[in-house]
Amino acid sequence: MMNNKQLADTFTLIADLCEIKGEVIYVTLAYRKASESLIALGREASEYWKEGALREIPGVGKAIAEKIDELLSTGKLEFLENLKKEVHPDLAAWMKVPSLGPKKIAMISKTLNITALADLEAAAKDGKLRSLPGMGAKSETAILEGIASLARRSGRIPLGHAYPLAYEIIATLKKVKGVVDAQPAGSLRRMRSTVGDLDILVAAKDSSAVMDAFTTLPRVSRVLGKGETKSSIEFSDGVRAQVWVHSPEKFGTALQYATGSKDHNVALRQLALEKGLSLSEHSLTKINPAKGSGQAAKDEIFCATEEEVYKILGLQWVPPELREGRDEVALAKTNSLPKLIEVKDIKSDLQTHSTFSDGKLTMLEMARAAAKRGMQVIAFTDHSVSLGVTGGLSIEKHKKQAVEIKKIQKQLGDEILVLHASEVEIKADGTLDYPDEFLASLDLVVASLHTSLRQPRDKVTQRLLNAIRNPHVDIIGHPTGRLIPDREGADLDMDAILNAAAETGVALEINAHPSRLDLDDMYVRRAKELGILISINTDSHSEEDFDNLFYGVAVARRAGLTKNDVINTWSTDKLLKWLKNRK
DNA sequence: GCCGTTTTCGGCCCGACTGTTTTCAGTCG
Repeated sequence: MMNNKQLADTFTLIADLCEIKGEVIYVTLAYRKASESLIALGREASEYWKEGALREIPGVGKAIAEKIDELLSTGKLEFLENLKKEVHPDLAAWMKVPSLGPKKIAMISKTLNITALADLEAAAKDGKLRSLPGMGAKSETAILEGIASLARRSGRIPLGHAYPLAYEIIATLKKVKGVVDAQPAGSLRRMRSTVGDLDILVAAKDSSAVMDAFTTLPRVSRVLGKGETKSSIEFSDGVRAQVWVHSPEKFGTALQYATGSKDHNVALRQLALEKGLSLSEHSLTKINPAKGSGQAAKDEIFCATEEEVYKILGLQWVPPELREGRDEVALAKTNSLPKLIEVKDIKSDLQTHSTFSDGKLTMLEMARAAAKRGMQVIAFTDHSVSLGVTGGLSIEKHKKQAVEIKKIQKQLGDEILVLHASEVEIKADGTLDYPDEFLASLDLVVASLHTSLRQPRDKVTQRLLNAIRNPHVDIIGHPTGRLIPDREGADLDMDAILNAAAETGVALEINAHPSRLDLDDMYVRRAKELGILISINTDSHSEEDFDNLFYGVAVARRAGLTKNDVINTWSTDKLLKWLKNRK
């Protein structure tokens, strides 16, 4: 049975081949849209399929629904097999080469009669491309460099890498004379867990000094483009960044535009058109000016802030994390956007590690670090016995930990409340690492998967279901076990997981570590619909790790969560009462 | 190929930058 990723990859392939074939562009766009939609779906398409509801998926109409049906029923698609006879499927790989698009690919492949990427590289090296129509020596070099950069770049950049780097660049640009403001934009500002490149927007009257500073940043290996309003660079590690410079009075429309997403911007433009306005990164322009005035007076409205842009369109300002073109524009119209959770709402950290297992600091040091950051409760969830590499705790060692907690609680007084907890391993056979009687004695139990993540779907799902249904388990830690960017999560039946969590009242974690950010926001969104409680924890192993909290909060915000949806915002009394009632 | 409180047909964002050209096509976001 194909999963959403496999279906999405199939439609991306169709889109690439269609585009190279020269199909009407909107056909291509429709396949891409369907592919993106499948990736962002909080449920498996196969569940929709079983319900006969495929067309409820955004961007899936009659034709694509039939193709999904064929793929899920037979694992094959005749349409695609026929398409591959017209356009060689190897050409799809060429689409990933920067500077190469469908037109040039079709022309080069046809003229030289080659389809393998290696043959393209060889042709470029032999100087066979420069004489082709519309091509020159520079295009040939660009293709060679593009192929080389493909090897360097391994896909999207983790937010945990992109975010600090972007703010480093912003700090440099803010020092340039004449710069009024500099802000992140794009998927970085929307806080997606991975970003394609770094987008930065600068407000300044004159752009040349900014562009000079930007293209000469440390570790820049190539300048991909340098213009008056836009420049882009590639760093030596393959990460790309681009900067736009707009004058301060246009900063609002420019930041709105550069933040996206594409779908959100399309919705905004459509709304603008309904109001007789054309929205661009420069301004809101009145179209169809009053008849009778003789000449078409061009009325331009400039917005220095984003708030003005949304206000003119009759909308609430939409927090960037919600700008994915889902329901946010409709909600903003009626002033009913959720009041999103903020970092300052978080009062407890319910997954942390100390020197009792693999943490770097003692419990006392960790508790003080958490208290310093405004936490009122910290739970020590040191690893359980079977996770040997982390120094997982035997029950004997837990007894020592309990004594130690009593001792440090006296030292800490009411600075912070320390809970004796465990991150208990969900073992490969689906049992938990400690007997129920022991789990019952702990203040809080987080159950997590760390091993045998590649088991077949049924098996790994069943393991998680066992943990969810164990009455002593309070929170499921990093539910899918994914690691960004290296490891996909376990192949879980998320519908079954979410339904079981809704039934039993167990909380699901958003692990705030930027290499996890697990659950992903699309599942968190679905969890909220089902009334499932969420717990945002840092999984700290050191003092700096506590500062990752905002990444986890960002995931919650992207899912539209308010503080009421997250147990870490609760008062200590409420949290303790909830834990007690779960026993 | 999708989609619809102005539509079941006729739209679908559009501007910046580059390279190869002498006014524009292709790529990108």
